[in-house]
Amino acid sequence: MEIQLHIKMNEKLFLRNPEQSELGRKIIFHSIQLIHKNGFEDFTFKKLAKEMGSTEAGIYRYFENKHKLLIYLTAWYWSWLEYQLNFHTHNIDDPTVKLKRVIKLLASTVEDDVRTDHIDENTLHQVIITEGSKTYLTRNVSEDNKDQLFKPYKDLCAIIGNMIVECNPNYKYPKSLASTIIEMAHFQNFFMHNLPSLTDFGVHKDELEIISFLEDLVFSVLIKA
Amino acid sequence: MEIQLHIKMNEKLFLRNPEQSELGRKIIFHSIQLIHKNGFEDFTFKKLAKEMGSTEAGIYRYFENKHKLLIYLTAWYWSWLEYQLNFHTHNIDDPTVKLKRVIKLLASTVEDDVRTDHIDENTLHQVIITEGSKTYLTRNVSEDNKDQLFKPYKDLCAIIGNMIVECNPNYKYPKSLASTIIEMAHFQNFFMHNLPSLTDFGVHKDELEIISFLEDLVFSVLIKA
DNA sequence: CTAAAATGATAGTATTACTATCTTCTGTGA
DNA sequence: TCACAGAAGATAGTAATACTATCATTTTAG
Repeated sequence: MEIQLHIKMNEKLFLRNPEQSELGRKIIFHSIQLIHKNGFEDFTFKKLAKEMGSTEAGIYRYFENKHKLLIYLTAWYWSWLEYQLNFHTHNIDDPTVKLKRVIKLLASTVEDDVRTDHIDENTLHQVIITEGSKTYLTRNVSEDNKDQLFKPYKDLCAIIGNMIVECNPNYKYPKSLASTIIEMAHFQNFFMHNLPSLTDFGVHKDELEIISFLEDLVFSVLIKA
Repeated sequence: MEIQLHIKMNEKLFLRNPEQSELGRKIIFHSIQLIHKNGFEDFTFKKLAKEMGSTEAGIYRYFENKHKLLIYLTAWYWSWLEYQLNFHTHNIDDPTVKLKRVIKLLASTVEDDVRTDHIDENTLHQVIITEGSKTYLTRNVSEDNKDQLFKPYKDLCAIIGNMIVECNPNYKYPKSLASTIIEMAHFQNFFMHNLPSLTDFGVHKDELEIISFLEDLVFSVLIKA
């Protein structure tokens, strides 16, 4: 039995749907690899075309520009993560346990999802850690936000916020705590590997320590409130 | 009595010291304004030169490229903030009070420091909120880090980390908590203004609420530990 | 089998990110 | 006071980036 996982993406993210053609799927696959290899600043559609054995113009038929492509990848990632989250917290009633699963999911190395053959989730995860916040730290946030481009991120944040409320209805900042968990799961990972003195994880470089840090943070606040 | 404040910057940040000439100081002043106005992605040395009534080549004599200039501005900002922090926590013994001052300093709108006439600290603060993390979220982090370009940021983080240890020597993650406070003071501000559903501050858009959120977070963790 | 759609190949433009060179200005110290 | 060094201005040039346009060829869907 072969199961394919398909995530429906906001149409404003692309000019032509990359999931629906071989070329489109190659764009997704190779862009993840190239951005991971050389960083988003160095990444161009010309280099991507060369890597893929295709042409620059061909890529422009799918994506308006590289920033939209990055938002696409990020949106896909958060949607996929929401799916994973639903799966892993399914049938769990205790909100504390659910929240622990979420933290683990956010802060752990991802394993490749075999149901998506044009996306290497592990590499994508690493790309999102380094490049994810560049999607919204721009002059166009508001416009892009109006086009709902950040919906998957906001949805995930809302879900986590709701779990926090379930854990403790008296806590006053569930949404901010949720966005803090998400961002810090990534930033502490980036710091651990690249600027270790900004963390307490420089010695072992172990993701489990990030999970412990976040769990301690979240549950201290929620128990106290 | 006129007092000037001067911050000695790492020499690897520039080719010619911008603080030591009128042109250099104009570069600093106008780059802050331009980056604030149109964002770092849209910012070029050509546009900056036009804005200043100078030439592109002239700016290249001071800074290798716009990324180095951004790191310069960011490093200056963190150095200045460390100075402010020392000033505001001077003669205070209670580490809890000190930590509260730090949080307030990080999360509040800055007022212009009249002792630095070529830098508008309030605008610079807003620039750092949006563009600050782009200094290190690149392929060159490690190299730039070796050149000590992030020293002011790391120093500030270490100081805050030490205050955390003073508050509670048993807490296991002082450095990560410090970097979390710093980053979240900025991110929650950015979210509040641009993606308010990621925060609990969308209604009043009031920095005081961010301060309350961070204080609650920090002291819950530290009391419990 | 045919028409439409997708892709490939190629070319072209404005802007970006620089480097180089030559001239002019400006301040200092002999 | 003059000369000379260093800073700044003016101008030009190059390779790469970020696109757009056009036309031929291949694929595919009815």
